[in-house]
Parts: sequence; structure tokens; C-alpha cells
Amino acid sequence: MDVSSEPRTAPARSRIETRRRLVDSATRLFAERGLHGVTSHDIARAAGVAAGTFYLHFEDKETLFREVVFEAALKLRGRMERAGGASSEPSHVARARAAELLAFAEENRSLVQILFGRNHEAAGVGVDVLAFLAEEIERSLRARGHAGLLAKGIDPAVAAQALVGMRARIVAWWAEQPGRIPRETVIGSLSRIQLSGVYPPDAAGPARARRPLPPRKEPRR
Amino acid sequence: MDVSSEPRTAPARSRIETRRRLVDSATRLFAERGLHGVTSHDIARAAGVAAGTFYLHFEDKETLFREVVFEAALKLRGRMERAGGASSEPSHVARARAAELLAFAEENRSLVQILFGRNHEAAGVGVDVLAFLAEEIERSLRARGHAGLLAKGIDPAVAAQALVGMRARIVAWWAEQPGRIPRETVIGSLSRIQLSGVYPPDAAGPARARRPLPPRKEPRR
Amino acid sequence: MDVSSEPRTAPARSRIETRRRLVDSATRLFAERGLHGVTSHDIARAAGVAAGTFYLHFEDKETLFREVVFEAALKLRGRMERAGGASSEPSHVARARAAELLAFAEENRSLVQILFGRNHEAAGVGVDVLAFLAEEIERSLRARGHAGLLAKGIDPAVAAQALVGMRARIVAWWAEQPGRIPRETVIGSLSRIQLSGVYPPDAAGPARARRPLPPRKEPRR
Amino acid sequence: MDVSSEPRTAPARSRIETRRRLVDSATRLFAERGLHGVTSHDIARAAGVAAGTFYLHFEDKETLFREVVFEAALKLRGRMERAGGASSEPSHVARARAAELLAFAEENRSLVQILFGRNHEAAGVGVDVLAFLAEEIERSLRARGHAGLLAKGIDPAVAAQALVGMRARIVAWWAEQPGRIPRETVIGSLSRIQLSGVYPPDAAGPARARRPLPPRKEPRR
DNA sequence: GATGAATGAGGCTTCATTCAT
DNA sequence: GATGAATGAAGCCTCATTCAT
Repeated sequence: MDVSSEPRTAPARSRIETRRRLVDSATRLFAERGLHGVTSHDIARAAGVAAGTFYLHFEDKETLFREVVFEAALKLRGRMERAGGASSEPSHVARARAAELLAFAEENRSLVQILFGRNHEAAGVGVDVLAFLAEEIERSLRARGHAGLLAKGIDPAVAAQALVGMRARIVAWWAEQPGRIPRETVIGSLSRIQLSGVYPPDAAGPARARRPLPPRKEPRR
Repeated sequence: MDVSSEPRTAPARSRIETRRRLVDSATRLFAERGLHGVTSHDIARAAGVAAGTFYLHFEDKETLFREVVFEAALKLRGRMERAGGASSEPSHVARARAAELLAFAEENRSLVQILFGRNHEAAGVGVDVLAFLAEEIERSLRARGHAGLLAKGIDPAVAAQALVGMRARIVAWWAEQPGRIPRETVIGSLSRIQLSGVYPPDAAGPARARRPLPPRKEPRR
Repeated sequence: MDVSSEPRTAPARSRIETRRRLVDSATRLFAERGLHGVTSHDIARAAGVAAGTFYLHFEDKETLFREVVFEAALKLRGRMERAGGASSEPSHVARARAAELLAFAEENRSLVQILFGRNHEAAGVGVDVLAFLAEEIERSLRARGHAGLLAKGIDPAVAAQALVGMRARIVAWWAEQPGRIPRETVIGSLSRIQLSGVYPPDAAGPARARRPLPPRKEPRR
Repeated sequence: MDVSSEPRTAPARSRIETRRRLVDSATRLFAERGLHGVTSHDIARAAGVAAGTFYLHFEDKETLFREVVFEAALKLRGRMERAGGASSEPSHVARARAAELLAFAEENRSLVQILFGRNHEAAGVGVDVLAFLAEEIERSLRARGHAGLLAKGIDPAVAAQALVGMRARIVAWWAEQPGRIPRETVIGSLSRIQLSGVYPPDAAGPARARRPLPPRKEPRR
């Protein structure tokens, strides 16, 4: 996936290095203070380059912000997809995804804050990260639906938005203070909700338990 | 909405009227363009008053923003609490809450956009709406938990964050284009997920293993 | 021609006064240093106002420049038209116009420098002053032509450009150092050239003197 | 164009070639957008060299601009001098010069635009083209004057400025849209004005009162 | 000589806020 | 209380120029 081979010339290498420093500084600063709390000078200074250098690498501040956000969203989406792919057992998938989500959050606290946290403002730049992530989930749910693996009465689009909202909030909240609740508790709760909602089986009421459920596939006679 | 009875004097009425116009204009503009996309002049102009008048009514732009956000959050929280209060039957509560959420969104599209939408910037000025709304939900879930009405293995704090994230996202998405999906579909899907997760009852797997699950694949006969 | 009556309110009066100060400062500075040699801050400072005040009155620096240039061109054009209007005797008209031109230059050295002098750059802002002034001259010459008062073989458009170029250069040159040549010498030379070219009558050669000129209108027989 | 014979070594040839490419690109760009509308990067890019290379050949942007302008002015002046030199018959000289002027304009539209056109900014960097060209004309007129070949009442300095202004404007105007008027019309009109002014011979009035003028209006018979 | 990334001063413009009327 | 002109700090961005390779 890393297409670019090593650039030959020294200037080109230096350019890439500078760019990387700018992206890194920007990521950190955006996470801390939000898009509007950071100036292009701040980013340049944090990267140890002159103010003008910023504009050799990025059209403007918002372009860089979009880049950071988009890269992060892609990265996360890739990991989530892969995490779920191994098994088709819902409980496994749900748990694996929840675990992956937290792992991502732990490894990329800055990115998580930018994507979902306070100050995210991502949408304000024209990229709606949640919508972007929801697309993929919706596709996947729709496929499940066709395979009869989605609960009756649940619309894939709505569920996708619900799932993405749930995950975004959880991860932002968790990344703020990873210590406040054991990681395992979050993973367990999150996958449990996804699997069977928040109520205990017998309390869920008419929507599930009133009438005994018929067998999913009636044997042909 | 409450404290002030009718003011006696004409000037006082006019003052209140001016203030109301400013708040209304600001709400609409914030919803459309976000905190940073709106200037105090814009708000004053939209309200039909002079630039300086703004500062006779509000400390500064962010204070007004915070006020709008906080009022909206309070209003929404109040409605959600009341909506659930009538019944203790989970399926009723879940559906009533979902319905109330969409009703609120329909009646207050601007507020929903400010609270949860693409230009959402409340956290940037110190109001964390999701955290605020989650508090109440967590309290309620905790109470349920003590009454044995929360599924085993679900942490109230985590579930509260999950629910608030889910609702916020759904409502923001829905408010963007209310026409794209029937209201009833959203309500049904949302309450269904909350009640029993996204998977069909017998596919949920070991996580819900109260009653022994039948083998996933029935042997052919 | 001064449409605007006195503005009623004090702020409005003050606004106009500020604007006038900005225009005056700008005119002087543009004349001295050209459009690109002057910043909006320079103009504001010279006018004794804050930097931002500039933008309360003008879209940007170039808009103000255009305004100054356009006003000046209009003023000059008006004076030139009026100066020639009194008589239909060519020698009188030519002399009156030349005199008016120098009078304008003396009274408005700054404007002349902006319009025609070094640093004029007017065209660079999208206003071509010379073209603008030539329009009027061309119209007038064309009228003359129809009345048989333009020399044969002279195209009105070409002559208009020639006249405007001549006048612009003379006036710019003269305004640089009004003392170097007596005013009367300039007026005399300029009108003389316009009337009969630079050569003495008998030296003008075939274009005029080869063949004796026939009487302009042959008496009918 | 002159001093350097063919350089011996390949590097030297390449260096000269690079320089030429820069000058050519700069000339074209300056003509199109003016000194301030062109960056040193623009010029380098158009010449197909790196940004730094520019400064191996020219002190700075304005030096190059001055060089282009000065070369052009010299070239034009040379051609004008030579064009007039062949004859002493005023009508021939005037016509030859006008023709040469247009020929120069046709062959060097970019240069004409830089020297006299809308984005003319030479004076701003210390080359006053018109003054430079006027010098020569003034010398020539002064010589004529001593030989009695200048009309009475015409000051050589004034006439020189007038001529240079006239020619500059004509040529700038013509170069903008060479098609708008036949070349011959321009030449004819221009030389005619120079020879005998814009008025028809008998309308010129007292200023040319060698021979007593007939009454302007002939009494009816 | 050529390269091209980097520099950083400097100009442009916005806008939250003030204050005299 | 309302007005609206004025303020000026602050951010954005450009571009002439340098210099290590």
C-alpha cells in the first residue's frame, strides 16, 4: 500500500521530510486546539520551518486539515473493515471491531480527537467524517440484510448512522481519559449493545419476546 | 420561556424584543454557517439592529453561542426525560424516546444542526453537549441497572455514551434531509437497535446465551 | 452637479469627512509613489485613521485607485470640453484647450501625475485613461469631419489617439517641472502643432503645398 | 544581438541560451501582465528553468525589466532615426517615420506593450522611455529649427514631447488591436497631422496667417 | 551552472469590540 | 437603549531572494 518508493534526490527527500513534520505538527495542534485554534504560523513553528514553507506544501490551512482528517478516516475505516473480516459469527465480529476501535484510539489519540472529539469541526471543512465512515458500514449492513443477518425492521442506513455515531462517541469519550474505565468493559459493553441492545433479554418487551419467534426458515413440506 | 412575566414598560418590552430577535437570527445563522462562519455584524444585521446593539445584550459572540447551545440542550434533555417517563416497559420507552427525538428535530432543525450537525462547534466554546446529555442517560441507566433492567455485561457509563452518540448522529443525519427516509423507519430502527441490537434474535450468538441456542445450521433432513 | 446635500446626522458627516481624508491622502501618495508603492496602511496612516477604517470606505486599494483615477479623468474631460465650447474658430479652440490643459495641470499636479505621469499604472487597474479621454475627442473630431472641418486624409480615431497622447505627454512633462519652460511657450507650441503641424508652411511639402489648393467650395455655375 | 560572436564552449553556449530564454519569457509575460503581474518564478517556469537560475543571470526582477525596456527603447530609437535619415523632405520623413513606427509595432507587439501599453510601468523602475525617446527628437528638431525648418512659434522641447506622446499613444493603441484600422490609414493620418495639423488648410485660422485668410464665411451673392 | 526547497518580511484583509453621539 | 463609525490586533498568504546540494 505504500506506493512511493524512496525518492532519489536529496531535495526531494528533504521536501518529504518537511511535509511530514508539518503534517505531524498540524495533527497534534489540531487535536489540542481545533482548526480555528491553530494558525498556519503555529504549525510551521511547531514543525521548525518558516511561515512561508507551509504554503509550499499545502494550499492553505483547511486543505491540510482536510488531508489530516481524510487520511485518518481512511486509516480507521481500513482497520475496522479488516477487523471484522475474519469471522462471520456476529458476536466475534462485533467484539473484534470494538477492540479494534479502542486499539486505534489508543494508538492515535490525536487523530481520534480530531475526527470525533471536542473541537473536531471536521464537517465545517466540508468533509463529514461520520458520513464517510457510515457509507462503508451501510454497505456491509445491506449485505448482511440480504443474507438475512440483519434484524427485521432495521433499516441499514439508519443502523449505519447509529453504529457510527455510537462508535464515534465512545471512542472520543474513551480517548479523553482512557483510564476511567477498563478497556475490557468498553469492548464488552459496546459489542453487547450491538448484539442485543441495552435491555436484558426478557425485558426487551414485545418487539422481541412477546410472541415466540418462529424458526427462521420453515422446512418445506 | 418561563421566568419573565410580561414586562410592564414599553422600553423593557422593546429591549426583550430586540434580544429575542438577536437570538433568533443567531440561531439560524449558527445553524447555517457555524460559530466561526458568522460575525457579530451578521447577527446584528439579520436582526435589524446596529452592530453595537449586539453588545448591549450579550457579552460577546461566544457567550451568545453558548447560551443558544445550552438552552437547546436543556430543552432536548427535558423532552427526552418526559418522553420516557410515562411507561416502564422498555419497548414503549425506547420508541417514545426515538419519536420524541425526531419530533424535536423536526421542530428545531436549526438547533439540531447547531447541537449535532456538521458545523457543530459547541465543545470549542466549552459546552460539551454530548457529555451533558449523557449524564442524564447514565443516571437513568444506572437506576435501571439496580432494578435489574439493564442487560448483564453492559456498563451504564459506556451505554450512556453509546446511546447519546447514536441519537446525536441519527438526528443530525435525519435533520440534514428529513425526506430521505420515512420518519417511522427511523423510529422503528432506532428503538429496535436499542432494544435488541442489530442482529436477528438467533444470530446474535453466545453473547445472548440465556437459553441454549439451537445449532446455527440445522442438519438437513 | 453636486447632488448630495449636507447629510443630517453627525456620524454621516464624520464618515464623509473620513472618506475625503482617505481619498486626499491616497491621491497624494499615489502621485508620489504609484499604486504599488503605497499600502493601504500608508493611506490610512496619512489620513490619520486606523488600518481597518480604510476597508470601511473602500473595497480595496485598487478600487480606491480606480476611483481617484476615474474622478480625475472625468474632471479633466469636463474642463476640456467646456474650454473648447465657447468658439468654433479652430485657432481659438486649440489655444483655449491647451491653456485649460495647463491650468488643470497646475491646479492638480497630483492628479496629473497619477493620470499621465511616471508611475501612472492606471491601465494596470483596468482603467485606460487615455482611451477614455480619446473617446470624447474622437466624437468631437468626427463631428468636425462631417462639417468639413477636419483635414482630408485624417482619420478621426487616429487623430483622437494622437491628440490625447500628445496632451498627456505634454502635461506630464510640464507638471514635473513647471518652471522649465514658460507656460505661454507650451500653450503656443501645442496649439500651433495642432493647427498646422510642426513644419513651416512652405516646407510642409507635397502633402499640402505641391498643388495650389482649390477653393473649398466651388461656386456653382 | 551584436557584441558576442559565437561562444566557443558548449557550457557558454548553454548559458547564453538559458539567458535568452529567460529574456524572451520575461518579455512576453511583462507585455501580458506588467512588471507587478509577473513573478520571478513565473519567468523561470516559462523559460523552463529552476527558480534559482533566474538569479544566476539577473540581479533581480526589476533589473531584467529595465534591461528589456532599455533594449527595446534603443532598438526603436535606432529604427526611427534611420527611417528619417534618408531624405530631408518633411513629408517623406514624416511618412517614413510613421511607417517605421508601425512596422516596429507589428514586429514587436510585446515590446510595444511594455514600452507604451496598458501595463506600462517602466518609469516606476527608473527608465523613463518617453523622456529617453524625446531627447533624440528634441535634438533633431532643434537642428531643423536652426535650419529654418521648424514652424515659427514652436518650441523644440515642447514639440519633441508632443511628438513622442503622440507616437507612443498611437502605437500602443494600434498594437492592442492591429486589425481595427488599416495600417495605411494610421500612417497617413499620423504624418498628415505632423505635417499640417488636424484642421483643413484654410480653416486653421490666424495661427498660420502667412497668406491673408479669406473671410471665413463668404457673403452670399 | 543549475536546482528547487526554504526563508521571512511585508502586504492585505477581517472582525470582535468600543464609544461618542 | 440604540447607533454605526472607528479601532487595531491578528491571521492569511505571496514572492523576491538565498543557499546547500
